Amino acid sequence: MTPPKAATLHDVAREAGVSLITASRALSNPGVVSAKTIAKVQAAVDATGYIPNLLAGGLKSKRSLMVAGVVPALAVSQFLPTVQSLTNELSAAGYQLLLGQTNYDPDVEASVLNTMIGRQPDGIVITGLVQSEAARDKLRRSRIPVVETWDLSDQPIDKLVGFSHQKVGNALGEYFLKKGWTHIGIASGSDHRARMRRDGFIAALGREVPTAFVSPPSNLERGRRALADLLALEPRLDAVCCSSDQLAHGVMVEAQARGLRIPQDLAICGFGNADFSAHMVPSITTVHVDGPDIGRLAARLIIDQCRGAPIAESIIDVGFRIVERESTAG
Amino acid sequence: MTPPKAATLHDVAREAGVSLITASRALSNPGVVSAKTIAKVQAAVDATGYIPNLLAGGLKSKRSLMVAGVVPALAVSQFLPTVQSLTNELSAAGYQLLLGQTNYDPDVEASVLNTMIGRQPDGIVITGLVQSEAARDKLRRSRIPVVETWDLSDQPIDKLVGFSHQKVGNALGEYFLKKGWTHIGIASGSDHRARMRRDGFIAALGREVPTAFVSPPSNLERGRRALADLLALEPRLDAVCCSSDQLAHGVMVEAQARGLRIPQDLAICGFGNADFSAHMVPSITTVHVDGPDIGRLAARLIIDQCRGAPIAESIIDVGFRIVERESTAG
DNA sequence: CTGTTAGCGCCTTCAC
DNA sequence: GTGAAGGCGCTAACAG
Repeated sequence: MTPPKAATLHDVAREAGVSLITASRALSNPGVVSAKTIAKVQAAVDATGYIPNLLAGGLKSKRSLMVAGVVPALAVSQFLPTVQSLTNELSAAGYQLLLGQTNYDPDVEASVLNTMIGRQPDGIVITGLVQSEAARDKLRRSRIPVVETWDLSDQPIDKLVGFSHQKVGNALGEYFLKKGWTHIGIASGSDHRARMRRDGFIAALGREVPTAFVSPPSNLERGRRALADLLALEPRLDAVCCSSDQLAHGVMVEAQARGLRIPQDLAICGFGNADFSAHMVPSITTVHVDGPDIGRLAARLIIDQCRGAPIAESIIDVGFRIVERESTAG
Repeated sequence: MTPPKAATLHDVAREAGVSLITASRALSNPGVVSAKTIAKVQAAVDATGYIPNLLAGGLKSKRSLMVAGVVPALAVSQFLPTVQSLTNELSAAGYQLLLGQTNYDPDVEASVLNTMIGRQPDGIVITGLVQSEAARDKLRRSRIPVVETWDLSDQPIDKLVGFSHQKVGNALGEYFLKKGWTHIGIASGSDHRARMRRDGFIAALGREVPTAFVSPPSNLERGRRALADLLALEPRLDAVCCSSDQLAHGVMVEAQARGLRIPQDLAICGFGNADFSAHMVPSITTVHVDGPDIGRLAARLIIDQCRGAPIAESIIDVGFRIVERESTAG
């Protein structure tokens, strides 16, 4: 009963008694075909179980209806809302997401991007700025719309949706200064963006700060360990700035396990405004960034360009804001 | 300086002074080409910045080197390790992952699968069992290898890597019985798999259990709310079985906020063995499932089939195990 | 509104 | 070991 081969547009056209191109138009450009013909073609599609071969269509039309998305690692929960909204936004416009992971390795990143380009996506969305000059050059020469995200630069490859990690660090540093804590520590991821925030923080404070660096993934366990390390460096520690809410959570658990009161004995601040942070006891002060919006804007930039719509601005700073909660209150 | 058009294999062949097909073979089947020719072609590739068009290759060769992955929602952290290892495993074998989200909607699922089939992936990996019979039929007729995951069935569409949620529920029910708790509650996601676990749990207990259903996403906030609801139903509550560690975390926070001691006043059990669960205070009892392994096995099933390797078994039960920790100890 | 023609860029099949 | 045709399935471009 199952047909030996999948139906092609050719079969549909024959079944409907029209030419190949008419069948094609009935499906992908119904405006220019008579209603009666469309009905015939539609009936033939149902009868044959036809599913269009998007590979072939893409080859000819130069529109693959795919967008490549590249993240360091999917498990970096920070980027998840961005990828999720990116996928949904693309999907609504008929695009599919091709996913790549770099595992924070520049060589892997270059090779992933290379393969991605070969698939002729209609756009490429990258988390962070592409580091290697060779890869940047290849991307530019590919003429594929590129959106770098979650960071800021005056010289993106093409377009950019992000914010300044330096400024986040500055803002946090000033906040910590204002609070008057005297023995501050940092629990920081080892990736480029976390280091940028740390640099900004230190610049605002105007002095070095004891730091526990954490290799990815930043999670609760490593947060606990980071606080242990910081307390070994500085027993009088009274505030910790963490590069993610997951780390902050770990610092909080470790602090409570040691009988420290939060924020009286130890103030804690995170980054990313994870879904749990507002609902912990005590709730966690953090930096809010609109992840879903980054994904949405990146999708729009690409879709608009593909449709020939004018692009208002190609560098979008979505900003950020410090959300003060109980873990640093008072 | 930038070339007006991307280089094609044609350009490479001309540059290298060989025929088109020789250039093609030098790149994709070097075994049958002389070393000298390969070197010439390689030089031409570097000179032109050639990147193979995988769309065109896939059209002719019937191997797109893409695998489709379908999840309910990316933010369901349960599946993340699976998707991450799936992506890495595929990537190592030269495959790319095409991502789709169903948002737990059967209609969206059907339409996403349809589009996926149209892209001619070499395999499709789906989280959960495909519900709609129409979609199952289309998948079968597409002749694309399909792997359903994170569930069990004797009649998968094609292949399957998962475990029995019914049995997880049974095992948890028996564990709760053995512990002798008398006023048990359930905080459960509303999705199909969470309901299956709940059914198994109730079957093992042999009586109905007060339940707070939680619509997706299951997170800390909804866990807190779930405990509040359960306590309203049953003030003498002494144990809660949760359908995820995120919910369990929320139940724990809410319990502690109400001055309940864990596990003395309230025992808590989760599901999924999230990365934080082992390191909380108290640590959270949970059910461990090897998510990365599911992704790895699914990738292997597809890659092996594509390479014509014999498939040992097409239904793999990866099992599970209850991990007892402090939140139910004593 | 519909049809004919000519490829998209590459790989399979066959020859040499 | 290398090369010359032909076509994968579809859609732009131009006719009618």
